Amino acid sequence: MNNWEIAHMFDEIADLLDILGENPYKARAYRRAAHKLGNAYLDVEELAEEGRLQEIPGIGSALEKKIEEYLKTGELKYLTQLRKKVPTSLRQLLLIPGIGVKTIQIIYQHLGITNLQDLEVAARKKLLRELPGIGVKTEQAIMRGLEVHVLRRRRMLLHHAFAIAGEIESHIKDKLPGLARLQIAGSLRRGKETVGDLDFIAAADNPSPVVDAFTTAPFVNDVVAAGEVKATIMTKWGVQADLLVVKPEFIANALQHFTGSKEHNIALRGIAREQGFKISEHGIHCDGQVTAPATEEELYRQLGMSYIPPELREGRGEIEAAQSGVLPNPLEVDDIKGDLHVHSEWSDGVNTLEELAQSARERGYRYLAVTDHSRSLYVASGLTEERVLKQCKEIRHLNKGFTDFHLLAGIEVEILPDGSLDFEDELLAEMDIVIASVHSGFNQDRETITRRVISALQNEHVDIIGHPTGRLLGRRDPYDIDVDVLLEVAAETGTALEINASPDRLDLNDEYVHQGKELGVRFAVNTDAHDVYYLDDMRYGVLQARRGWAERNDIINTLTFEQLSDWLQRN
DNA sequence: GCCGTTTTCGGCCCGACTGTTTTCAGTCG
Repeated sequence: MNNWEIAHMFDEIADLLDILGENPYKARAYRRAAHKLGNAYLDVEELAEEGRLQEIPGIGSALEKKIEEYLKTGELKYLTQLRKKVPTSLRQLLLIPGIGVKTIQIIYQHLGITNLQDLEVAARKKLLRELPGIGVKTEQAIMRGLEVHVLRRRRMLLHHAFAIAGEIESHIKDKLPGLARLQIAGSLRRGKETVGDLDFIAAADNPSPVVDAFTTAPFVNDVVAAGEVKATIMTKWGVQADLLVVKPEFIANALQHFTGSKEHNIALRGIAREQGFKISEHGIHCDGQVTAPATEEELYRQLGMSYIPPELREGRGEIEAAQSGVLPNPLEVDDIKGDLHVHSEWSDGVNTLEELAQSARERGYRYLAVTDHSRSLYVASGLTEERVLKQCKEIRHLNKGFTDFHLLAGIEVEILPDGSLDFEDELLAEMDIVIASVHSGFNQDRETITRRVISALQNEHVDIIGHPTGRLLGRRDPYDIDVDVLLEVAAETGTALEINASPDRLDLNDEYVHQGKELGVRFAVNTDAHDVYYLDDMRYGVLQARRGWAERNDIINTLTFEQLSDWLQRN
């Protein structure tokens, strides 16, 4: 976990450099390095020991020295110095949409504002509009930005939550090799798109060593509460974690209880009461007798229903479905036969076509669609028509070398603000697969942007709509598209909608997937990977698909290559 | 601060949009 600590510090350095008005490229270098380190697929400590830190792109000699300094001393002098020059709390203001470093400099210099609370007070007092370069509209935009920010804060993205939970889990298991069971519960176990805090359930006859291991771990910043069987800590990652220790015979009940959701549990308790039971984390009570099912499967069976996977426990009708035995058989990671949305070095990805094919084959995939950006997306080095055709040719050539695997020549074509596509139909007809996506003009009104995406859906060459609502979790709201209409038209045209597996997106979200499935919409679970490491994000997409009750038959990339080819021809 | 090179400096994704201006700065993606 040194990766993240260093990544956090580099991010802080970058922000402070920006606020101080230093060379923006220097700040960008720190930010890039932080991003690279944050991806958890590297271990800085290991690389440092081997003297290979500079092999990480974005780490040069200066940053290598800083990483080594931190690993050795636990401190970064450079950051300490920066913190003396400018209040680090100013960084908070960067989180407000509409505020950048220049605005921060102005309000800091003129009003001495250093945090969100002071900013809000100043905005309410209408002091901001008096500052140079800021008018009434900007002041109002800042007010709105503050409201949005409050709603968003303090929830983790799934990959962060899994990584931190894994860290905590392995620490306790290392400390207590005899521990019968330790399991993640809560919203993380349900695969919710963002996670507030982490819940752990442990099974042990003697709870105190488990609680001790938890509360005295090196990552604990603060012990919020600690009793005989329960504890709450604040970690140094700024994430709260709860632990409950139960007797081994009650593990299934405890796990069920603390997995939630609240709505699911309330409904479940209602059912139990109707049947003369009372359920809690301490077993099933009936006529003064307490029974403890050994597994969750048995628990649900005792309540007269089939097992409900955690991802479905949201109080959205799963209990009724489980009682009448019509619960879906949710999609599994192993059902996925290929990824239909990845980028190569031809646009803004980092890998060659060969590397992509190799990585896909290592994951047991039967096919992989290379879908680089189209020409209008300059920022991502979108491909010109000539480049697209050249790439197609190269892909066709590579395919000759495979017997049990296929690269599909695809494109992620821009849906332009007027609803037209970035390439002519003649070119799109050449492609094996076409994803159409929105990457610009997010602020169009509901009618305009809905019409815009619908016209892409209706293009006969478009197979999939990429990240259909355009949201970035915690950073950007979805554009104002009418998803109900989108789902209806997708069902009509047979165009698939993407379930983008990137933990930043998870777009479409679970509820829309559920809604679409009812209408007969097909989906594609894709990673949108720009680097082969991110092909592993597939599991987050599968979680969301499961949460949307999607089964294998709802997902086009569970098809065999031959079936997929048929589907692409027909649609 | 990184990195590649017409190789030890000079560029670093570039254009749209908005608001505050009066010709441009700031923010965003």
